[in-house]
Amino acid sequence: MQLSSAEENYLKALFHLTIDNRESETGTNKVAEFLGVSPASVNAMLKRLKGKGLVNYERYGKLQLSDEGRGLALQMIRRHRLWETFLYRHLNFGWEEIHEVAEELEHIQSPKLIRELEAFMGHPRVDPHGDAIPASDGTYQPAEKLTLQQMDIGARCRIVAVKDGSVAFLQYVTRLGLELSSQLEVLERRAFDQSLLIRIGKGEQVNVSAKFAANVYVSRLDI
Amino acid sequence: MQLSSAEENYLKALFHLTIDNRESETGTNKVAEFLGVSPASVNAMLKRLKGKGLVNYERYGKLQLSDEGRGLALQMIRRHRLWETFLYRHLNFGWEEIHEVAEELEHIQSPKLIRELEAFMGHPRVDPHGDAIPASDGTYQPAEKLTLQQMDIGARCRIVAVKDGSVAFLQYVTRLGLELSSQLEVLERRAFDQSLLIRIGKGEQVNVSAKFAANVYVSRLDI
DNA sequence: CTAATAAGTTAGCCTTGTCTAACAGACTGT
DNA sequence: ACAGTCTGTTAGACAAGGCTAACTTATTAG
Repeated sequence: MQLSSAEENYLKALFHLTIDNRESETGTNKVAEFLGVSPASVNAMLKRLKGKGLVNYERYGKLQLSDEGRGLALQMIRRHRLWETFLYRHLNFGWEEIHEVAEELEHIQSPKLIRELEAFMGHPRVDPHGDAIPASDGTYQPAEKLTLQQMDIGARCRIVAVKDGSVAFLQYVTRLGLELSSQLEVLERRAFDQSLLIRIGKGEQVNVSAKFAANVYVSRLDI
Repeated sequence: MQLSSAEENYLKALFHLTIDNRESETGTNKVAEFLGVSPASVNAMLKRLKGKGLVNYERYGKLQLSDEGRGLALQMIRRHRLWETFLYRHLNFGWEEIHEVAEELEHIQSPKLIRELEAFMGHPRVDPHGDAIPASDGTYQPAEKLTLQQMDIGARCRIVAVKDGSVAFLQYVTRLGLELSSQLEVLERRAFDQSLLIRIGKGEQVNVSAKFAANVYVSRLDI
């Protein structure tokens, strides 16, 4: 099945709004908002995707990916995350720069390209954000996103994202001397309020509240 | 200047049909044939490119790239050849597979991507076909394409292309036990007809006529 | 120098993917 | 239960990029 870039983007959006979000269906308006297009455009595209058998969809009714649509969406996500991994590991792209370029690269049509890219990197299982990379056979085991709060004492990890992306919170994070990709080690957990003592990199130690720690996504470094 | 993929392809085509071909101008029909589109489509696109100042063009008159158009075309060729080099060197793509995929990759919009890709590969100066890669500042020194006929006795080289791509000629090449990427060594040149004795790889020796040798492009292996 | 041919242009249509404005169903609260 | 709101759909327009058919200008052969 040969798809245009636009069609591929809609499939990806539908995947993220349903399966990835643990919901079984979504709606025209949500897709429109997600993609930054008008509901009318979504409606038009849904008709085309239904014609190709990639979505299950009835007028004024349910909207979800078909099995085939889900499979193709997974391929897109696979390509996206492999490219992100490549940009991050080999081309010195920063954590926040990889998404945009991968959005373009993922539309390149060449099964061999993706196969070889994956082999070149030694078959990575997660991308730099800590998200699982679907396998070529469509296997997809969403990696649980760990928060700093869930880490064991002694664990070393790296900040990969924050739940609450508000400016206030990001400023707070920065003032603690943290940033994305910062490496951390969990030193102690205080029993009375579940606050954590962590070490940043190889340097200073700071205290963070339980609420703070629950807001920070990390990936383990020692696995 | 933000260009669509289609616009970029036209600029590249114009470059190849003029500068790369040592001609100063070209025409609607030639561009149409080169790109596999109708002359009418070319005409429409030329108006757009003229509007953007990328071509010099008058109704029923001359057609050539403007300075700015030539610069952008060179950037496209730079991207194309860097991607080809990457696919060939690092992703196990064959000599004949790289072009098609690079046609897609070259349209990715990210200056950093190209800069880093070039650095990753150690600033290659020629692509796997032996063609020069334009520098980021627009410097472009077209590598002279050497034919087998021009090689000195004792030189080792690799077949990178053929001038006359006819089926008959390619079949002839194949029957001699040669293929693209074959490594050769020039052993003798017969004075009376300028025919060559060459060794293929580390194995057999064959005789080829002067006409044959003039039809085969090679790149030197010992520089 | 004219007639035939080649090259270039225009007009009008198609598809993809987008938009806005207006309309139609579905849902919710009192 | 029905009015108001939210969600979804249709109609009609537009830009990009392509096509064919018909027309116009250049070029070339006698």
